[in-house]
Amino acid sequence: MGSGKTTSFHIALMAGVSQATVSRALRDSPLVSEATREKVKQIARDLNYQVDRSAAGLRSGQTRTLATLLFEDETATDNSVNPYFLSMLGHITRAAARRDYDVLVAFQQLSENWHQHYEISNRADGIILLGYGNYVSFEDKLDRLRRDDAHFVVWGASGPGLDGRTVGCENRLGGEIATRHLLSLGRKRIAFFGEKDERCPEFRDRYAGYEDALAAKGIEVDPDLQFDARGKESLGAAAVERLLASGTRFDAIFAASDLIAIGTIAALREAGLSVPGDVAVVGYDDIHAASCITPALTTVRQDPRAAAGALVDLLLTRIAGGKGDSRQLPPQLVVRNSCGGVKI
Amino acid sequence: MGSGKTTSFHIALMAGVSQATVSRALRDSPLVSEATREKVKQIARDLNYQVDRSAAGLRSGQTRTLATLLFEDETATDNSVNPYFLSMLGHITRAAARRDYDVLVAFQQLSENWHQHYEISNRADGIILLGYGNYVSFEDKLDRLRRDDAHFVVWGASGPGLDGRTVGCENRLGGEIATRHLLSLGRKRIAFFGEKDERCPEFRDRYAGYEDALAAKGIEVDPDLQFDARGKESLGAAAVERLLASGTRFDAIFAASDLIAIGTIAALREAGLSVPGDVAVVGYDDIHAASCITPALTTVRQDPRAAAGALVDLLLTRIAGGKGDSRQLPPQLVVRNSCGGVKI
DNA sequence: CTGAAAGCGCTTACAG
DNA sequence: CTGAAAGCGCTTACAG
Repeated sequence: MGSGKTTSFHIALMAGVSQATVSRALRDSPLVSEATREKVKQIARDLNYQVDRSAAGLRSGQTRTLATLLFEDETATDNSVNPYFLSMLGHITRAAARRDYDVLVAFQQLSENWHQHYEISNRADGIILLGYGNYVSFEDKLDRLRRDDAHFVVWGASGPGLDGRTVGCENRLGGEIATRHLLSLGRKRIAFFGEKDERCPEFRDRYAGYEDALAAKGIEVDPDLQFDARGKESLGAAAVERLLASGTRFDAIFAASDLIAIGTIAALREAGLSVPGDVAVVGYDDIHAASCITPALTTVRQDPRAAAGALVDLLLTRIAGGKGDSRQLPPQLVVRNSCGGVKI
Repeated sequence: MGSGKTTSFHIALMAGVSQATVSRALRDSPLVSEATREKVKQIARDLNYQVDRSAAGLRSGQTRTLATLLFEDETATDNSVNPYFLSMLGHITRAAARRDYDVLVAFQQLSENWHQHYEISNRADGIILLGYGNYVSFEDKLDRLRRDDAHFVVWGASGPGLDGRTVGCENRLGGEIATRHLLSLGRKRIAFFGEKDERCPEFRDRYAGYEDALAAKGIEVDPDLQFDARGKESLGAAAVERLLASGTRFDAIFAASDLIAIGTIAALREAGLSVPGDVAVVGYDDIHAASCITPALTTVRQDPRAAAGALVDLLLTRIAGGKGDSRQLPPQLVVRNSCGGVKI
């Protein structure tokens, strides 16, 4: 093109039409005749032309970009993000790409001022929040996003003020399924590793499902069998130590996440206990590592592909001005070797 | 602001300066007096103003965005990406954020036409390629990027036409370190799991290091001990089967990646062999799962934080018009339990 | 150090 | 179905 980059004006000149028609043809506007459209597109291809997104974004006010924010615990020394969210990120980019959206990604800490970084600056049309399950800590930020009329959706339990903004798993049902599985294998003294208060609504719901399953069997819930743990291996291991030190009898552990379960199994074996011989362990999420460890982890799967698709769809609905409905995806038990009693 | 969004004109009006001065002040131009700058910034803060990136991008031709492309094997049924790249992605976003760049991410398949998607369309100022180690397959695409004068850098071994574009690990040294470790523990019949041809330059270099270490001990390389495997667990397991079926004697395995090593260990145990008792196993990468499995995997660490920082720096150098130098980061042996002979 | 003006490359009323 | 014109909100010569 001699000087400078190829623009829609160059295409227009070559096609013998106006620049506006080029713009319309390239976007498949029904206002353009089939013949014109084809001619324009062919020339664009030949010239290796691509619409300038900055220009299009400025004029239209749309970026066709979604921002995905992954929460990162600032206390974590190793900058580790739950692998489940990482895999979801992959599915989000694919779901977005199918709808012709790009994905901007950032790992954010609680202290940072992300709440206005994206939409106000016209970097993205909407935001997906991953790992922001603890609504109590994020209340201010979420409030701010709402006041700024930002388009955003959240992965996690539904919560106050989040109607039509959440996609999650039926955590209570998931907790019940996991516990029922352990009970069906004859385990009676099932410990729960995970916090169960408002700060972790997903864990709280899984605990409620745990209670449901026990109640259905007429087994009383023993509060001494619940041990706090957040989503890290080391905290699963720490919970094992506390459980062992407490002297409480147990023959199974329901870990509220796979990461906790993995740390739990390692600590149990370190303590000379066999899994599943002495203790059966079930996790939650079905991260990749779950199938790699020995014994392979029986867990409750939250399909990340479906989750990502639902999040993207819900966000696009909101961007389009719709209301959208929150969704709870069905959990699914994946039976492997960590609970015993099963031939594969 | 009554109608519409807040723009630099609103700020200018309130500050009693021209819009151009607002633009300069917000970008910390030295052309603006300290006093004016502070006044403008304060008003911008009060009004919750953010520069419109589309407008800035259109005028300046810079997006201050980097695209990270992760290669995804289309033969993979589970859309899985090597966790090592995922963790690197996190570090890339952090390194970019520190330099005030956003990161666009996409999981791309070989067949897709990504080579012109990003820069020509003004979506990003440069591209980071992750998982494109097999330069043979990507030659055409890389050629195309070069012809389009795209700014891009690659994680992997240096290769023809990639001077000043690669950041990688000293793979040969890493292979030597891993092998030397096994030798120092008395292992003599060390199998290598990984392809060793041009198509996998990183694995090839690790194999060369393996040969170096054996040669230094005066041990002849036995070609019967090399088994092809790509970066997936199942292929590590498949290599174990072939090794066992071959009847070749062995007491250790150097797996060219952690994923291969994890599949290898699982298959060995399935076959009734103990790790490290019967067979010592060493991996490569130090992914998160390496420390979670039993026995914990001894491996060669490639620091993802350093790698990400080097990739971003190199890319920004190129974007700024500089040449930049390719870099090889030092590998580091991480000793855990999968090779035995070590008290921790 | 500051301002008036041009212009980046599109999309979108508006008119036909 | 098509075109001429306006304008999105900035950054950047240019002039002072």
